[in-house]
Parts: sequence; C-alpha cells; structure tokens
Amino acid sequence: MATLSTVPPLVFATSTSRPFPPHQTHRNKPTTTTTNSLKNCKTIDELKLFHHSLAKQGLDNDVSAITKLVARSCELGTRESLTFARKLFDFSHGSRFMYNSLIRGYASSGLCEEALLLFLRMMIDGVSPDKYTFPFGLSACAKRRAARDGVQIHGLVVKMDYAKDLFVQNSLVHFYSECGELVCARKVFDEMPLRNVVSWTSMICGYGRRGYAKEAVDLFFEMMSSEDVRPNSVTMVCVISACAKLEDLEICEKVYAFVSSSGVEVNDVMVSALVDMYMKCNDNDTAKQLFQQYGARNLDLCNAMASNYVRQGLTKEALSVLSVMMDSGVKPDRISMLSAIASCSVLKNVLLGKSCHGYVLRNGFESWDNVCNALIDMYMKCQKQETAFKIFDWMLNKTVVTWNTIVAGYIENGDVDAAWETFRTMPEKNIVSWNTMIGGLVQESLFEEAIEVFRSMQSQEGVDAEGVTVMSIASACGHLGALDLAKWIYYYVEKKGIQLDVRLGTSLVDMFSRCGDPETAMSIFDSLANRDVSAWTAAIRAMALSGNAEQAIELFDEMIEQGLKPDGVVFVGALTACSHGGLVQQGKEIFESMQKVHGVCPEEVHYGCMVDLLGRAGLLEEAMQLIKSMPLEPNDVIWNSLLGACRVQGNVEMAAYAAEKIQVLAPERTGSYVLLSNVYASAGRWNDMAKVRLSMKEKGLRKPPGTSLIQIRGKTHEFTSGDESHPEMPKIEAMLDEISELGHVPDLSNVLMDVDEQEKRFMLSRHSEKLAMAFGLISSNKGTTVRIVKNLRVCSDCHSFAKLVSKMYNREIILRDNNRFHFISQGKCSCNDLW
DNA sequence: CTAGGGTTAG
Repeated sequence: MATLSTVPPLVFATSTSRPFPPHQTHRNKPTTTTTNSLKNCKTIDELKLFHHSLAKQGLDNDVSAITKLVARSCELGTRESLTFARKLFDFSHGSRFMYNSLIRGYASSGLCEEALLLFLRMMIDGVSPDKYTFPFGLSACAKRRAARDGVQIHGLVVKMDYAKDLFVQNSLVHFYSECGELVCARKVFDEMPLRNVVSWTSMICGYGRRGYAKEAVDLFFEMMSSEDVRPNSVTMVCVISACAKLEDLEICEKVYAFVSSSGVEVNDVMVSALVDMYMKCNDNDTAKQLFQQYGARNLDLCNAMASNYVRQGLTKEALSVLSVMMDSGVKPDRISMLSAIASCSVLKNVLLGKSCHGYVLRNGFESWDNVCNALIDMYMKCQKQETAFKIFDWMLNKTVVTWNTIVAGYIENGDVDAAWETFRTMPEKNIVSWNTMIGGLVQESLFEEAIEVFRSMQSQEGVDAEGVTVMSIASACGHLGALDLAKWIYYYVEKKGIQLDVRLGTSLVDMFSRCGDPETAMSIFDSLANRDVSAWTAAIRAMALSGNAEQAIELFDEMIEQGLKPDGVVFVGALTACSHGGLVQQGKEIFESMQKVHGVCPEEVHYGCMVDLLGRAGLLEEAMQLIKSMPLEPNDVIWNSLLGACRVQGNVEMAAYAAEKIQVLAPERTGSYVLLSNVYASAGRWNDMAKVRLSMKEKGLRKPPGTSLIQIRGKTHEFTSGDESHPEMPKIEAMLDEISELGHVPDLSNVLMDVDEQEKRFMLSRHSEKLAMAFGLISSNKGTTVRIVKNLRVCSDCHSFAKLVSKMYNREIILRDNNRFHFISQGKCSCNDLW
C-alpha cells in the first residue's frame, strides 16, 4: 500500500487528520495542485479545508479556483456540499458555468425547486442559459413532474434557437415522457433529424414507465432494424424492465437471447433487471440461475429477488435471500428492509418484525416514510395496534399510503367501523383508499354499503374506478343478485374503457350468472381472450346454476380439449352441474377421472358433490357406500349433502343418522336441525319434529330468519319472514290475498313452529320470498321478470306458490336461493322440483 | 451536458 509521503494528493481521500502536505502551500504552482487535489476531495470537510487553504494562499478570489471548487461541491451532491457551494456562489460573481454547476447539482440530488429557481434567477441576472443549462433544467422538471415549467423552458429553447441541439432534444423527450405527455415526447422524437442511443433509450423508457410496455418493446425492435444506432446497457435495462411489465415470457426470452449475443456489457443494474423480469414472469428457475451466475453478493440483485419473492407470496424465500446475503457480509439497506418487514407482516412474525424495527432504528432508516409504512402495516397485521400508532404519531410526513395502511389494517382485523372512521376523516384519498374500503365492506358482506361507497366515489368525488374496484363491486352485486346494477356495471366498464382482462372478465361472468342472466355471462365469457381455468370455471358455474347441465359439461370437455389443466375448483363446478341436472353417469365418470386422468386428488367438497348427485337421483345407499369408502374423514359438509338428499327422498332413518353426525362435527350448524325437522314434518312424525325443535332451543340455536331481496328501479328492498314494516305492506297483503284465492293450497309441514293451524297458515303466508314476490308483482310492469334472492333454501310451499304465480300472472320468476337458481315460468321450474 | 434496475397501501 502506498504511504502518505509517496503519493501526497491522495491524502484528502484517505485522511482528514493531516489535511495538507507542507509543500503544497507554495504559491508558485497553485493551479495544478488545486485541480489534482480537488478531484480527490470526497467529503465536505475536505472541501472546506481546501477552501481554507485557498484563503491562506490568498486565492479565495481567484475565479478559476472558486469555480472549480463550486463544481466539485456540486458533484458531491450532498445537502451540505450544495449549501457550501451556494455560499461560495453567492459571494462570488456567478459565471454561467457556476450557474450550470449548481443547477445540475440541485437537480441531480432532488432539490428540483432550487434548480428551477436558480434557472429563473440566472435569467433575471442577465446571464443567458446555454446548451448545458437546458438539459439540467429539463431534468429538474422531469423529476418533479413540473409540466408547466418544462413547457416554458421548451418555449425558451425554441426562442433562443437551441431546438436543434441533440442533447436538448433528448432532454425534451425525457421531460415529456416523465410528465406522461407521450404524444409530445414522440413528436419531438419524430422530428429529430438525427438520433443517438440516448434519444432512443429515452423514448423507450418513457413508454415503459408510463405503462406502454408493448410500445416500448416494439420501439426497441424498430431501433434495431431501422437505425444505425446500437443499444448500450442502459437501453437494455429499459427494454428489460418493459418486458418485466409485459409478463410475457416469450418476448422476455427473445430479449435475453439478444442480450447474450449482442456483446453489450452486462453490468449489475442489468442483472438485477433481468432477474426482476424473469421473476415477474414467474420463471424463478431462470432467475435463480442468473443469481448463481452473477453472484449473490450484489445488494441490488438480492433486493430484486427478495421483493419479487414477497410479491409471489414466498416470504420464507425472501427472508432466506436476505439472510444469505448478510452471511456473505453485505449489509441490508432500506429497500432490503421493505421486503423483510413485508415478509414478517405476511408471516405474522412479530418477533422478527421487532428485530427489523431495531435494525431500522440503528441505521436511521426511520426517516424514510415507506419504511415506516411497512412497519405500521406489519404491526397492524400482527395485531399490535398500539405500536403501529406510536410509529404513526411519530411520523412527520404521513402520506396517503400511510393512511391507507391504517385503513387496510383495521379491515384485516375485522374492525370495519374503525376503518370507515379513518377513511372518512383522512386528509387525502386516492384510488387505493377507495379500493381498500370497498373491498373491506364486500369482505364483511356489507354489499349495500359497498355499492353506496362506490356511488359516492363517482358522484361526489368524481374518481374513476379501476379494474380492481369493479371486481369488488361485481362481487357485491352478484351477492345481491341485482341484475339492473350488474348491467350498469358492465356498461360502466365499457364506457370508461376499463381494460377487460381475464380477471375482471371472470368476475363479470360470475356476477351475471349470480344475477340470473346466464346469456350475458356467456357472451362476456365468449369475448375473453386468454381464458384461464378460473374463467372456464365461472362459465361452467353459470351453466350449472341456471340448470343447463349439458352445456356445462360441454364447456368442461372443451376446456380439457384446449389443453388446460383442471384444478379442484373446476371439478366442483362440473360435478355440481351433473348433480343439478341429474346426470348421474357423467358425474361418476368425471369423478373417476379426477385422480386417474388429471391427477387431482378429490377433497371433501368433491365427495359432497357426489353424495348430492347420487342422493338426488335416489341412490341413497350408493351415496352412503361412497361416504364409507372415503379415504378422508367425512366432514359436516358431506353429511349435510346426504341429509339434503334424504329430505328430497323422504328417507327418515338415514336423515336422522346424518343429522346426528353433523351435530357432533359442527354443532353450530343450524341448517341441519331445520332440515331434519323438515324431514320429520314431511313424514308426519310430529313428535320427533318437536324433539328436534326442543333440542335446538336447549342449545340456544335459532334458525336464522329467512330474508329475500328484490330490486325495483335500482333500489334494494329487503323482506324478512313475518316482517310487516315495508311501507307498501297494505298493497302487498292485498296481493297475497288475491293470489291465495287463485287456489294455492298451503303446505303446512313447512312451518316448524308449535302453533295452531291458523297461525301456521299466517306464518307461511308471510315467508320472505312471498312478500318479495307480491311486492315485485305490484311494483313492476306486467310481463316483466321478477327476480328474488333468498338467503336460505326456498321452502316447498313458496316454490309451488311461485309456480302458480308464474302461470296465473304470466310472469317469469327467477328465484335464487342459497343453493341454486329456480327459473320459474308457466307453472314449471328449471329445478324439476328437486332442490 | 441528456437515458437506467430493485420502493410501502388494494
């Protein structure tokens, strides 16, 4: 190693204890010594000492020396060095070069307002900007997205005749792209007579960063084919990051093949971008290969891997990447900590989370608001709200993300009221705030409220929804079965030009099928490109729910033909279709094929479907055999299927057996008691029925009240069994009386109360679906369809009541219960009276 | 002088 005495100028880079070797105080060679020494100044203290020595030499008024010192201070780019440079600048006669140095320093260290103010002062001072000033100024505007300032500078560029300068043009392209004005950027780009690699890179990057990944990649290939310009590593990084956003492995591989063959130098930044690209395409193997090849000691590369692992939900892998990195002696930075804290949040590992918090504090990362937000998120998700709020209160610059984190945290813990209160009072909202709140309400089954919030988002705040927003709202709408709203949502998506990708499309298919409009559901499904298994499942479910079992099975076969690998969920759809349609043979075949052909292990729910299928077809013994032969322990869902089948088939003994099993496995499940008492009632075994009722009472179980929903002119009306509070009640009662005079014979076995016959008749006539039906008849136009959604299974009396109504009033009635749809018209129901 | 990856909330 060189000693201090042999290489004097190095003294500033390595030590501040002996700032100046004695021979440099000689006045005869000031310029060379200053230039050489300045280049080696790497801290503000060294610069100040340097200035001190200039003063000693009487050189502190030397314009050339001070200019160079200012330039070097600006290059360092720290707040302190910039302040120091500014002081020197203010004391001296600012040359154009000095202005440029400072504007550049401000811009590159993020003090963009300062940069622009100085730009302005420069002109006021009568120093005209030159071809160097414009790129610096535009760069500041780009960073701050200061569109207005940038446009003014553009005007100045034209006026002062700098518009032909290549560097200025490149800066304009960059500025316009960063501000999202891609049309303007492209205009400048297109009008350039000569373009260099930076011009192309700026344009490509502009497209990529503003969400036009496809255009970015296309432009790259255009550059390759049409121009005499070769890409460099910066160009490649831009293209690679655009590919990452495309999530299209084929294009990624094409680009990677290019990288390997082009001879472009592969640097650290590029490897990070490549790893990120492969992981965004979920090709972790290739990413790991690159990781091995280029070294795990690269902090940025590890950060890219960790953050992607977190995104994929592989939190353990994320933590392991970081710990391997630490083992090799690389210290995690604040970006590493974001992944580490997020992992703790997902894993609900508050212990590790706390130690991350400690590391954050020891390294001063707590001044970064995104680190604090991650910590708040972690503590909220780990149910340490007090700690979360301590950080929240301590934070000086809370952003909208901070507030959103709190709202999401409350929702995660099921505290909708607190979430709402925070949401209502937070100082600023963005689309994520709305999505969080709406999604939370849907998650808590507060569908009406979710739709209400969605409405006020548009009407009062004028905020446009995103695909994610619509997916939540579609789910709420599907639960409510509100077809008019569903149609409006679909219209909204088209009108606002919201991209109808597979995920959104699937949720719309589901929505329409749950609203009893299978035709629209299928037309949306047909229009979808790149259908995945979930999309097919939604379509199959739509057909199954509406009683089109054959079509559902056709869809299932078509999906297999197209080479998609079925999962457990799609088998539920297919088997449900068979069950509802009475397709016993197909159902058996599909069930058999699950394991043998497709390698999908049947779960409880699939056995439940089979029990249901066999039971409905009257094959109760076979269903029982299947249960006994199960490799899994039969759960309450399976016994409930059997119980349901027993009710339909009137098998009292087996029903009692199944109900007994359920009461052991899931004592809180009220439905089984109700079903069993139904079975007894139908068989006329009133004593047994009374026993069931009594045991329910003893256990403090109550049948949840039947509730039916109906939408009339956009408003949801809710009817609860026996509830007479609806304002139109007199008219509804008159309607009910009118119908009963048409010859409806009540089936009193549906009343599970121990009351006299007259009382039973009355209670039966006040079932929620009857109230809703009567209300539907009186408040909608003749001939229109009446759509009702019920929370429980429809009772047999209401079912025959609906059939009568459909015939006598010439109305289609679409009744959705908690199990399936009943499309009722002209006295017939799509369920063939089996449900 | 101009262009670049990994960054918290749903």
